[in-house]
Amino acid sequence: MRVLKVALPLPIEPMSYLPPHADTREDGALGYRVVVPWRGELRVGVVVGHEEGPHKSFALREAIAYLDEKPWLNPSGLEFLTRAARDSFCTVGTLLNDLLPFLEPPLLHRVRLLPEADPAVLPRGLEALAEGWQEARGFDPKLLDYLREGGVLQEEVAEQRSQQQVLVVLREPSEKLSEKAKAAWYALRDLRQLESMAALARAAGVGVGVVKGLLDKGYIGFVEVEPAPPAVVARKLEPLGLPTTPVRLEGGRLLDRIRALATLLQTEPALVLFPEVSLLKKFQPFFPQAIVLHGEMKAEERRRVWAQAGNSTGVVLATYQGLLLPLEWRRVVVVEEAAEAYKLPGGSRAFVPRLARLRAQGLGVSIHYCSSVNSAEVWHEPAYLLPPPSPRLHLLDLRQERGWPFSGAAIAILQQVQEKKRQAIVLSARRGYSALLRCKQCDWKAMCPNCALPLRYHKSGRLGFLQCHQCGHEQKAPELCPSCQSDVFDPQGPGVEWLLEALARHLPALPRYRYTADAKDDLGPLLVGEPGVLVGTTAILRAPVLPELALVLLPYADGFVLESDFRAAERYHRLLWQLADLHPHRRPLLALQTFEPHHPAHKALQAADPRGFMEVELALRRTLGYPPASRMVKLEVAHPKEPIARDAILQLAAALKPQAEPGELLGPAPAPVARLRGQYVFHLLLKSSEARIQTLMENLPPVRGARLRIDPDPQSFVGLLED
DNA sequence: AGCACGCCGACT
DNA sequence: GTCGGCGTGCTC
Repeated sequence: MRVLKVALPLPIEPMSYLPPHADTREDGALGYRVVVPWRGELRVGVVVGHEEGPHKSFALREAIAYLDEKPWLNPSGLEFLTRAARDSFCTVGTLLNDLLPFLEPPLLHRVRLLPEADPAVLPRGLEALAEGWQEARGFDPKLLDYLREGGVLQEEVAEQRSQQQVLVVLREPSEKLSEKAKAAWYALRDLRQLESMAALARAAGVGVGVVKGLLDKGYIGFVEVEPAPPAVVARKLEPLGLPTTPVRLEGGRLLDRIRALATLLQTEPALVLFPEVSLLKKFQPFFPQAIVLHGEMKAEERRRVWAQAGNSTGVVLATYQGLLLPLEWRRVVVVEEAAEAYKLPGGSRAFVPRLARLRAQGLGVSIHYCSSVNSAEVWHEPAYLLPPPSPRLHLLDLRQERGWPFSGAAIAILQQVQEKKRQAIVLSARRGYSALLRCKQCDWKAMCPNCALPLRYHKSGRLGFLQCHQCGHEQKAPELCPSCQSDVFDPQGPGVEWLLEALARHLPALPRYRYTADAKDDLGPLLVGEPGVLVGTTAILRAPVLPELALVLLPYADGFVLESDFRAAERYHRLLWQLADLHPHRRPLLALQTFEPHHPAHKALQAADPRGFMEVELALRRTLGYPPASRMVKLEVAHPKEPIARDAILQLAAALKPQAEPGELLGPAPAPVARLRGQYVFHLLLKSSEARIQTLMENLPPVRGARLRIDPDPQSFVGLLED
């Protein structure tokens, strides 16, 4: 007898089930979505394999029904899922849950007592099941499961689709109808369709009763329609000749890269992956025929796209959620493969470009990377380099300039922007007023009670409030220093609010706009070209283009370079190039206030060439044995009690130490943020060749007492830049 | 003894 | 992820 292995979107390995009672699938149902009983309720999973059985020591339960006519995952997708879970050191269920958050639809579920069963078996409350089919909702799920296990419950499940209902005319009006009824009928015919009876009554100027009459007599009626996807305004592209089919498409302006990509994709079915929806949308108009899948779409819409994608032979533009689509692509492309947004926030913590490489390998096809500046990981691949835009860089040395947070020189440049009626962007790494609030007398700092982090100061009202941007803790700012009773405070690390305040003081006539992830002003006037300054965090990278952009100013550029992170310089370097490419064809002045004017990233921009920076960076990584010269895995242990967390990490380190070769084990040490949301966090790093990492991870001892999280290929060691 | 809490394993 | 069992330790 065949037994199904069913992967559920839960952090567990696939479970065994007997096939559904009425199993008619010849293909063994591999890859199908299936509804199974799970802890008394129903869950939806995917058949990922079979085993011959049952040789289990326990009674297997029977799956209830398949959901689709076609497999949800194809063989290459299934194989990828298994391999990728192993590669990420997580269960298949964890990765399934992360990659397909829309897998489970709402279900229509009907139940009745098996006709030949004795109604006497029905427990109290379920007597109605003897009478015929009933909606399962409303019955106690535990009692239903009792009947299910007893084999006397008959069930029907189907995916619930909220198909849009519209009112249309169904048959010609009869002469006998009233004038008002006829008027309503013709009104509906002319309008083709309406969403409700009330809408037709309004449109025809009749009472709802008249419309109801037409409906009852069958002259008009509701029909279901597929909701239409939003229209995309297609844009034309000048083709661009590619000499070869390079792995990397790097440099140039965004439009150049899109042209190069379009050339690369001309004939082939391909998957193009994006780190975030805003970037996908910039590409979409140039690929109007493409299938699109991303998290801003409703779950139901994504399921519809999924079900219909099987017949496609074209381009798919997607975020990570498209990786498992059941298509046989001939190319996989990762756009901006170094973006931190590719790090999945869920249980797997997988890094999407790595998953994409596995997917391409499984399909036996080539992978490509298309970025303004490619990541260190792919730098050795053959590239097609588009001529980089020559950035106009202006460094303001904070060791010499006067004025804070705006130096006199910065104000002078902003003044020019104002006089020429142009637009400027001012970028900060912090969204509140300041990164911290310090007592000027005694050096006391406002700290978060749950995290080892200073509280961010937000200035609103008379005193303002303090907020932790990690755990959300909020409190009022103190009037007096709790330590020395002084009333003089010193905010440090200028945030968006502070910069806005300073601009109001220096250039009161220049209109100011705020743009952060949580506070977006209406940019209407700027978008039609009116002068002004847009102040915000890196969320601005996702904002619409400012047509008259003449200046991008970073009052404290060093604030974007996070310490204790070996990727900090690479990230900063990439940020600067992205800022230089904020406008599709202009070259705004990039002005940086910095204590480190000789930072290698600055040199690269001055030379209008990212290669020098990357070569130095790669040499450094090689010397230290850091990625891409090695693979890295972070093991993180957390517990509310510090000694327990410390003990757990020490045990883990002790178990790994004898197996590790010199240089493979870094730490253990307190995490850069040693306490987060009330948990003490310790970590250690494994860094070695692919094969050695696999060996070390296979022999990982269980961690007792504290929570262990595995971060494969960690991208950042501190909280990310805020936006 | 009675109960609250936190750890740990099971879930098919 | 979520639930329930069980042991620890605190309180009545």
